[in-house]
Amino acid sequence: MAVTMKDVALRAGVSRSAVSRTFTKGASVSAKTRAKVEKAAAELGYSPNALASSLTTGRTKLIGLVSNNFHNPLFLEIFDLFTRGLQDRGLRPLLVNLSDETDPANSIRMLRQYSVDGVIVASSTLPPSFAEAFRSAGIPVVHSFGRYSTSPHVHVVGIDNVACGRMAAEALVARGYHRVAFMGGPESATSTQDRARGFLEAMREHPDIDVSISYAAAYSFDAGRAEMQRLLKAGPAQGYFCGDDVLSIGALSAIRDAGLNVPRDIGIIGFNDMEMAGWEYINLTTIRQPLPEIIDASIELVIATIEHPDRHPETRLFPCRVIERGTLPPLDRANTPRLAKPA
Amino acid sequence: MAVTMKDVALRAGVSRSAVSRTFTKGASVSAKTRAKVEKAAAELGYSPNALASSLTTGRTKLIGLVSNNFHNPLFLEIFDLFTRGLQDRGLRPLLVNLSDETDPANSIRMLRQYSVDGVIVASSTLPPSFAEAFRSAGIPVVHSFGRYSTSPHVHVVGIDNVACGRMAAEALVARGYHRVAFMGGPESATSTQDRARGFLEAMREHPDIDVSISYAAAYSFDAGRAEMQRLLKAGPAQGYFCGDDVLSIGALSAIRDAGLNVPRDIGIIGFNDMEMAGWEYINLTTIRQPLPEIIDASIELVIATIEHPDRHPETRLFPCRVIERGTLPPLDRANTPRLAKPA
DNA sequence: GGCATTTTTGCAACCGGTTGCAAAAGCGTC
DNA sequence: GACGCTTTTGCAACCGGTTGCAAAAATGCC
Repeated sequence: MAVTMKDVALRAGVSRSAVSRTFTKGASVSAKTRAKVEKAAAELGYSPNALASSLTTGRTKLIGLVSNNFHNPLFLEIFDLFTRGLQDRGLRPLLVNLSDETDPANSIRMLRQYSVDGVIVASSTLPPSFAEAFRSAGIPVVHSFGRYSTSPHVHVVGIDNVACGRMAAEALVARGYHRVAFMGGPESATSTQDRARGFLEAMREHPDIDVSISYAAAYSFDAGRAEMQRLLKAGPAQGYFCGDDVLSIGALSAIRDAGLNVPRDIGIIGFNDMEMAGWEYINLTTIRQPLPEIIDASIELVIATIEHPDRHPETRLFPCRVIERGTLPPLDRANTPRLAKPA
Repeated sequence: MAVTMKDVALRAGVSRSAVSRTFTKGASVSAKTRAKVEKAAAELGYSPNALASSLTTGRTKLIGLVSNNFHNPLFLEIFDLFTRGLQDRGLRPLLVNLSDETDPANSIRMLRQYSVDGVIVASSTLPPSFAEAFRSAGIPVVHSFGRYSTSPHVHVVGIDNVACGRMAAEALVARGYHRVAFMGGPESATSTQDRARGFLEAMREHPDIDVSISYAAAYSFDAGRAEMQRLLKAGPAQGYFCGDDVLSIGALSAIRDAGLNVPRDIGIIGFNDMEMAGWEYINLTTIRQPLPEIIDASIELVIATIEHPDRHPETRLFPCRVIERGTLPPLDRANTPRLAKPA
């Protein structure tokens, strides 16, 4: 069915090696034979079989892209950037959806069977051990959006969640609130743990401010809404740091339903700055992760590791920044107001 | 580096064929040798190279998943369903992002080089010719969310957009509006054309109702918002059918910014019922496409075509239905109210 | 033109599997 | 134990490429 090297060689009147060489850049072919081969190839509509060549070269140009986040709209942006970035570098993403409870070992075996050159694990909720399993299997891997570790066993690219927690705390402090809170995602997510830690750390410098923490059941709208409804009943804080934009939007929904105004009655700062956060309709003050940089670095790092497999595990963290929008009161720099403590 | 069949054969004291056979179901191996091989394989951590075997079997179990919609949150749900559905059937999605203006011919060549068993084109905006190019290249293909055609050259799975346009029209008529409009996505998208057609067709039966049509520049929040702002200035209709949920949310944002109330002043019915549409915060009345069914059918169809390449091109359309929420006035079935015409 | 040197070319072996075929082994029966 | 039949096994060729090596062709120089 498909046209192979042999057909082209026959038609061009050269050996199969010659055909192989005209399609391998840097190989030694005379201009004359190259022309003959290219003509024959064009006439037959030949294009080399990447899989067959991978057998001898040991490279498939396949990159496993593993994620368990198929419900957070941010990940559509992430997939967009990853697929484009990989394509631009001549690599092909083999997508693995870990969202149902498929055995992780399964996907590792699968990706090995397909001889992927490397793997990118894109998730802030998977444990470090998951990415490490690839490394033990001898597959170059980088964990994007993973947790920073001082003795990493695996490349990590992402952000400093502790610093972000601090940053959020400071944004709330700057509003003069005397009662603030962190509303995290599931407590088991490392990203949530770190943000909580940074938040508390920063608040320790403001002992006069009341701090509390609670966790939503998932990084989802419903979970955020439910958790905020619970908080509203219990008596809410003045300013919330929500561990994710979707969570924030859920919280906003609960707050408005309760007849309260954001940011007048309650202020919210979210996390991620997904596209939707910028919609005028939502207009969420939030903390932006520099996705393009993180993803570019992830790809570069996995490529570098493919080339030098013994490269030391490395952590690359990118700075985040607050995006001021409408869910926190405007910041008057000349005069950071301090709300009066209640009587 | 990697452990191959030969290593296992050596260790188990059998031939390479024996190893191959124990990993090929339905092959003839005695229980005794199978046990020996499995033991050796386990000890060495062997798993067969899928790519090498594809050379002789002609099957890679790779499915090209091609899309150009990496900005509409609906597609995250779609990718989730596709990847899970493919994985469940032992197939692997090779993701292709067509969103930048990469030459389509390029991705066809690429997918051929990787010998994908089949291709699924998931897009409502790509022209039919794109999917057809795969078919001419001899690659089984189905176009999901594609346009229905009476003489299809390619399998299409999706919805009847004309019928949906009609359905939306009827939903607006039922509210007793005397001035309605369709606000589509880009006029070049076949889905928009069809929805517009169905909408107009249905409205032809209500000559007393004013109908107008306009198009947003893209299927995006900003485009929907901008277009609605324009309409508001020009004097808006009472009820709008927006060709997509994201567009609808953009429109909602413009309407609220103008100080108007939905659904009291203006009613909106969207399209797609993406997850977000159900958020209380948004609460969009919309038309739901049965995504799981469409995606299941797409996968089944591509598998069937791989098995019988000469299968006739087929169209499978699934019924949509209106999801009543808060952006159209409630429907009082006993007494469909008819607003008084203006003086 | 002759010679040494460089470039190009084809042969053949290999990558990691599968599979048709014939020989070998196993089995049941007399 | 011999016989016929079925099952299991290994050999060898093949899938579609790549690549080291030595022979062949081209090139440069005198």
